Amino acid sequence: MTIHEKRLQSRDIQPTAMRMRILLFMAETKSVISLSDLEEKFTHADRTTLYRTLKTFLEHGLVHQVNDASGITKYALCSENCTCSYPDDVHVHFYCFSCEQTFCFPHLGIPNYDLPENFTPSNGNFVITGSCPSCSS
Amino acid sequence: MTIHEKRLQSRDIQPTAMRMRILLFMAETKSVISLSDLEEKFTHADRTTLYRTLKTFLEHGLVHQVNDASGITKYALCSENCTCSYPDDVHVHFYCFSCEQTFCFPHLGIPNYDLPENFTPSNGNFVITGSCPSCSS
DNA sequence: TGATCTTTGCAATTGAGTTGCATTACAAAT
DNA sequence: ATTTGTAATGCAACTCAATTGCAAAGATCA
Ligand SMILES: [Mn+2]
Ligand SMILES: [Mn+2]
Ligand SMILES: [Zn+2]
Ligand SMILES: [Zn+2]
Repeated sequence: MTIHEKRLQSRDIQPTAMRMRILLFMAETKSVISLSDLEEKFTHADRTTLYRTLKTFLEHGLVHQVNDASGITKYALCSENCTCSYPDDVHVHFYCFSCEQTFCFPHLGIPNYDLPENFTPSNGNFVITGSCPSCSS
Repeated sequence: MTIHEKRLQSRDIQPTAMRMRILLFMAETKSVISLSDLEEKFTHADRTTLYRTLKTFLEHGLVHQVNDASGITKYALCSENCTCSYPDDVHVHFYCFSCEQTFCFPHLGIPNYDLPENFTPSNGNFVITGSCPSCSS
């Protein structure tokens, strides 16, 4: 059993061939990807399958979702011990408006905000927009 | 000249009747609204006009944009002296996944993050997701 | 094998966002 | 006041990411 197979099973995800390939791709590229990115990579697979794979990964806490200023939903692999809990497992992301790439900044956590009365937080989406190293020339 | 008329002119926005009405509505409701919200309120006006009004307001710094987990673009009036600069004029927003309302938390600023080399920030979108007072029962 | 459940593929739909273009309103110039 | 130019508005059509229904294929177990 491979490490990726174990990783799926530890999140209660049936390790099908398709899911293994997608997990492998995300682990290799180490980047924040969109459904379209998967479509470009897996030209043989159907869009719906890729879509539902991401959805399954998300629901089982294998990936976290990023809503950046592009309006396109993106996903990144969670760290091994991540439970996607707020605020500890939430971190900052960076969206480059030039190349439209999104980056994970796992070392940049978020403050433990003191919210107004009776607001109960459960998750966070913290995105800084700007120019990435490649585009800052 | 009304205070709202002055507010538009101070941002170099021609104060048309439509724009005045929309600004007035946003000032009255004091909430974060979407294009659809405007459509519901201004049933006589065309969707495109409302869309372009929000776009104009945004481009002239009269409103700021919020990208919450709903995937629907929302807008809120900026404070009088806001220049939408990062990080000083950026604040946290709260999205209730139950009623799908979004709230401004102007008193909750964002940290001055130490970004990795050559990442140049220009804006931020910080959203906490959870349950609002009305929905926390 | 046969029954059942899950996964995948295909097709169609939704809905927010956006654009082109014609029309109207407004404002400056004559 | 009339002309003329520019900006704003309205209408229609389009784009595209996201989503759903349903059928086909694959896996699991009795
Ligand atoms: Mn991340
Ligand atoms: Mn706000
Ligand atoms: Zn870039
Ligand atoms: Zn609520």
